[in-house]
Amino acid sequence: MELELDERKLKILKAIIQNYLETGEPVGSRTISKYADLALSSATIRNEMSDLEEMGLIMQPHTSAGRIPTDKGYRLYVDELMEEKEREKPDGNEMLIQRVDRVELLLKNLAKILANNTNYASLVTAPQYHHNKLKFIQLSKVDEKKILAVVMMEGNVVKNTLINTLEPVDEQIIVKMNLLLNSFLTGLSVSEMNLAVISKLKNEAGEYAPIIETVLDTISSMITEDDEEPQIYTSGATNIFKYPELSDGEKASGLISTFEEKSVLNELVVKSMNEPKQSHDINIYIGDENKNESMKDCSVVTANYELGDGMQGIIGIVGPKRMDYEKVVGTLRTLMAQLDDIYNKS
Amino acid sequence: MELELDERKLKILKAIIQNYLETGEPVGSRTISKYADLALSSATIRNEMSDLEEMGLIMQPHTSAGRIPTDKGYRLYVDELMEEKEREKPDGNEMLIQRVDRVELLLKNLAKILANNTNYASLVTAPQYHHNKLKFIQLSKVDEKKILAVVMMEGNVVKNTLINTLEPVDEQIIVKMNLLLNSFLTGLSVSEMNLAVISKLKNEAGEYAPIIETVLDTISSMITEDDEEPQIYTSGATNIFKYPELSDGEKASGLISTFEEKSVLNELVVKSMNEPKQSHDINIYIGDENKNESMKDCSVVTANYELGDGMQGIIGIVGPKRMDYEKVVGTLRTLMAQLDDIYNKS
DNA sequence: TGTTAGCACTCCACATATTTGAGTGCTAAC
DNA sequence: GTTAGCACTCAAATATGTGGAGTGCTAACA
Repeated sequence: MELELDERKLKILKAIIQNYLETGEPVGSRTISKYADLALSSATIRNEMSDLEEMGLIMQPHTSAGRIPTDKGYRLYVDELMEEKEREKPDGNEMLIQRVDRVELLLKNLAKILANNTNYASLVTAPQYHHNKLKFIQLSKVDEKKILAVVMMEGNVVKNTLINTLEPVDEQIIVKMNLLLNSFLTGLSVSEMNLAVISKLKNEAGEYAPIIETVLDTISSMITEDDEEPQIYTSGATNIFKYPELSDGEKASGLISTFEEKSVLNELVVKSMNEPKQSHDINIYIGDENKNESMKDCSVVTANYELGDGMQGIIGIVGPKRMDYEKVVGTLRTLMAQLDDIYNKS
Repeated sequence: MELELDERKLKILKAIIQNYLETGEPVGSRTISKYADLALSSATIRNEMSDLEEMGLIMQPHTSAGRIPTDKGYRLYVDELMEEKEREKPDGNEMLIQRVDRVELLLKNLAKILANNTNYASLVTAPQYHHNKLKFIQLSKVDEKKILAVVMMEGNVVKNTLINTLEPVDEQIIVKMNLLLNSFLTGLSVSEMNLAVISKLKNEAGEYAPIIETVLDTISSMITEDDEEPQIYTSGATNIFKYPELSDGEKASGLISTFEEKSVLNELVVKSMNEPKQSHDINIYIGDENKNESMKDCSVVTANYELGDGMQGIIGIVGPKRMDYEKVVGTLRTLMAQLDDIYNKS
């Protein structure tokens, strides 16, 4: 026998899920039968529920309890049933975020706003610089064998590293190298700094080529892999304590640890970067769809942000599966739109 | 009637506390009576315990339970009773830490080591720079009205800020300012950059004085108040879940929040800076002695570290009151000694 | 006078009934 | 196809009972 997902079943499923999102309690047939727009007795609802359960969309925590959505049920809901709350477009001083000179501050702020608005945990990855252009390099002599390299990228992201040279380097040479490096590399993205450019640069450098080499090595590693650990800004990790299904010992500990360990967080989120972008660049991962063990009871919602000049990264929130998806997606959309307004239109 | 703390009472108190530190269970009179070096019956111990309770050093969670130490009892213990485990002096490759060029990395690492070694949560404040000397300043032109200021202090701490100028600034002027700033300020500590120096500097600057002023303002605020939030490195916050008395919902949430909010942490720890230094610079705060609400059930142990050139800060651990004080103090001492070896002797 | 054995008492922790109520599945009637 | 009705299930809440660890007190002892 073939079970069909007719209109009525969908309506019932939606009602069950929405009710469960609100209350967090298993939903019984009587509750749904009171729903206005489908005037059915609880007995009928029970029959339908039984079907929905057989289809794997809902389940009972135990016999004689109401139903709660399964991961599959949630998936159907976010893909088909949920209606995004129409959001008023950003309007003058209603803007939540404002442009600041330093991108890091903006992103930190973004994480905080998101956590406060949603009451879930939020994370924002620092932008990937690969397509991003170099604004300038500045080498300065620290002492005999130490050079400080300061690199500024588009978006005013500043990074710096100490370079230890094998031989003492003269002040003069540093000035020359500064000129050289800047004239060759400024305006290039990291991927554009290929062998051709580099060998030309070395040629030009003449006897200082070895030093240039060291400098280039350092700079490239400085730009590509983010020195020690990936830069991720998080906020509101403790919000998870607001949801009983996540806040008991074991789980909470694992989740908070994950948030402490930026490298793990990074893995979690990087995959979303490579995935085909669906539904306006917002991705939702429900329960077991998350690779990370500590997230199996969570849902993760991510969005790709873009700051212009190829600077892009991921912003996301982590919360219980029983999450207000509509609100979260809405909030993310709003923030993305505002970022767009600030960085790409003006 | 006057209760005297005689030798025997002290011995019993010490036995109770040490037992409680190990087991985490209230300690009964029979347990102590089995203690080898004071051969007494449980009845006698009970009498003594009754006295110790009256003195406010121990208490019962409920009638007919064993005794646990009060804050006052812990205080007496750490002040008088506890014996620090003698530690082997750092010896070649037993060193836990090694010198690195960037102080930040060292401190981050320090926090991690401390958390892993003790199984408590650790925190390390970035050094206060007030007595620290400027190594050099480097201004670079970013675009018409933006200057990037990079400042390096002794210890190779690098900070940078964007300065927005009112008027476009010529490349020439920046070069001049660089020379000027460095010749006047290099080698000075922030406190030495007083009005005399500054007005002399402005004089010399002539028509560029307004720009210099902006630059100086920015630099001083960059050095003194640590831009956005105080720099504090934390590690192992999730260790608190290992201690049942801290890991239940309410408390754990509060503690983790405190660790997320660096500014609160800072307050907690700053007071230890100003306090008279007792017992080789290690301070212990037990339970209610902590000002911060979320720490009332914790003990905090802090030490002042010093990296030479007046760079100093605080390193500390946070754990349950039932903490292995001897080990913690020992570990801190060892680390301090190693830091000393690295930074102050060589 | 300090120490100890002995005993009654307290109270938590744990286990075991008992009750309650929300919710189900099934059947029979409409 | 829908619904009322009923027996059934099971978690959660509420009593009830028991065991044991630990105490305080008293009276005897060195």
